[in-house]
Amino acid sequence: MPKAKYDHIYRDLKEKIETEYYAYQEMLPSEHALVSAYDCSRNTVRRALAELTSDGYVQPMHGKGVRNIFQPIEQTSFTVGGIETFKESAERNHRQAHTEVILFTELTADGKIEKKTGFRAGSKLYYLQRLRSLDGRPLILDHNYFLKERVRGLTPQIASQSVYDYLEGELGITIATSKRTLTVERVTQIDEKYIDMKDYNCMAVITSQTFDDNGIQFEFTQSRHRPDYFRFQDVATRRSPLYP
Amino acid sequence: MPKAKYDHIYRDLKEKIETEYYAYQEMLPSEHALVSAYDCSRNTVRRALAELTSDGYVQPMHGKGVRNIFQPIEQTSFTVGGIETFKESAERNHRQAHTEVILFTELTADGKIEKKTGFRAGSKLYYLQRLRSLDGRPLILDHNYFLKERVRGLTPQIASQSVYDYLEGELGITIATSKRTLTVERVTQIDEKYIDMKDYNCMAVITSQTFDDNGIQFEFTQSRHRPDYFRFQDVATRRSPLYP
DNA sequence: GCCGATTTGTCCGTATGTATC
DNA sequence: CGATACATACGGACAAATCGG
Repeated sequence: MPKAKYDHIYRDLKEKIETEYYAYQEMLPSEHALVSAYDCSRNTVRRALAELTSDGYVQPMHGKGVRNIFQPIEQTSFTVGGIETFKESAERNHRQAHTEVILFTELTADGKIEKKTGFRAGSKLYYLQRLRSLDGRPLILDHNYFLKERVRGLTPQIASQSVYDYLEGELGITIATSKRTLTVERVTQIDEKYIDMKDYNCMAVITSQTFDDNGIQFEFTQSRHRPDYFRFQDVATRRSPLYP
Repeated sequence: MPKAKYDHIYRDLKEKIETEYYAYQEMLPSEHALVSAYDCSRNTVRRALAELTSDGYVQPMHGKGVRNIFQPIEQTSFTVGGIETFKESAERNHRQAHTEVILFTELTADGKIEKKTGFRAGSKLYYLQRLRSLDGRPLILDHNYFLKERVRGLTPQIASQSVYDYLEGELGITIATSKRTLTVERVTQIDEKYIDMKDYNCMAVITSQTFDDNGIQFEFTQSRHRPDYFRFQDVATRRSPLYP
């Protein structure tokens, strides 16, 4: 994990905000004060503040100061947001996670798949369908495409645990960027076969392309969630002023 | 508009990427080369690259270079993403926008509203319902709450045009941060009354709290979209290394 | 309204560390 | 091994916005 100085300051301030050491709407200490407190340069303080800003934790105001605008939100359903694995999300939401691999096969991308997934036609891919359960209830159906040349040696066994642990642990891949699109689609027969849809006729669908730190796309995933257990969070900023 | 040096570099590189002056997966010039090209400091180049990274346009690789990972996406449905108004979104998606105000009233926040919207109990609010049409088809139903003390003089007339033009133009409010949550909810009677839902029984719902540059929340909005015209885009980064 | 102090915003130059080739 | 490229950090300068006297 990063042991950079700005990261230490970032985490420290973040915790002070989350624990309401700084109250909602309160001003944080000035940059100058933080420089003294953390014994570092102004740039370093500002780097930490920039991260907090893009997290939606604080808001810098020209000539005035930096205001805490963090409000804890209640967690009823299954919240996704940053880059994290199903297991991590489940833990953060205090739920028991289980994964069942219902299809594990290989295929070669054609033009249609290229258009859909972003993998070049001719690429050899693993194609998986996985059913994800929370607290014993099947709620999410994943369709995963992995670039075989980059994700060698994937097995159904691994896929039923955490693919990402395998990628990051065994293969040394570091995931860097994920482009996601969120839509709402009609339920399919496959959805209904595995998930109790109650009277819903739609699914919340996250499709994502994931890139490693070499800029290589190694994954395309369509993750289909039952609506009542789905929540996606996001903070948008109008071109943040902070940093450098 | 910002006339900062880093912003100029940011826009210039962004355009070169979008127009494929740099090809997908190609390396950008090194930071050193960009410093020469733009006659500025390395910090400033890195600031521009940091913005492009968080836009999902490029990916910096330690010791190697910065790679272009931008792929244009096809626009079939109505795409939302950054902070923009309904009108702006409509234009970007090449659609005719129309807004009808179906309710315009005032109310005072109680405990229930505080929990839902984030406005303190006792706050005086405008409450609006607005029906949004694209190319003549009603597709989006907005429930807006505005803080009266901050958004003085709002009228149904203004609300049927662009509230944001009024806020930014007349009142001089600059919108800074927007916290959004995306869920999928069952259709309501109000939805069905105004929108032809076909056979869908769900809506894509974006709820957002918006803050001005003083860190004051002046808006809470629930925006309900018919599923087939809804698309939300996002780029997630695993703690970007860039900047400063 | 003016002036000076404070605070954030932009930009620069430099030094050092670390990963890649 | 050295050269290149990105990552972190420092210190300083000046601009722009805000606030108090």
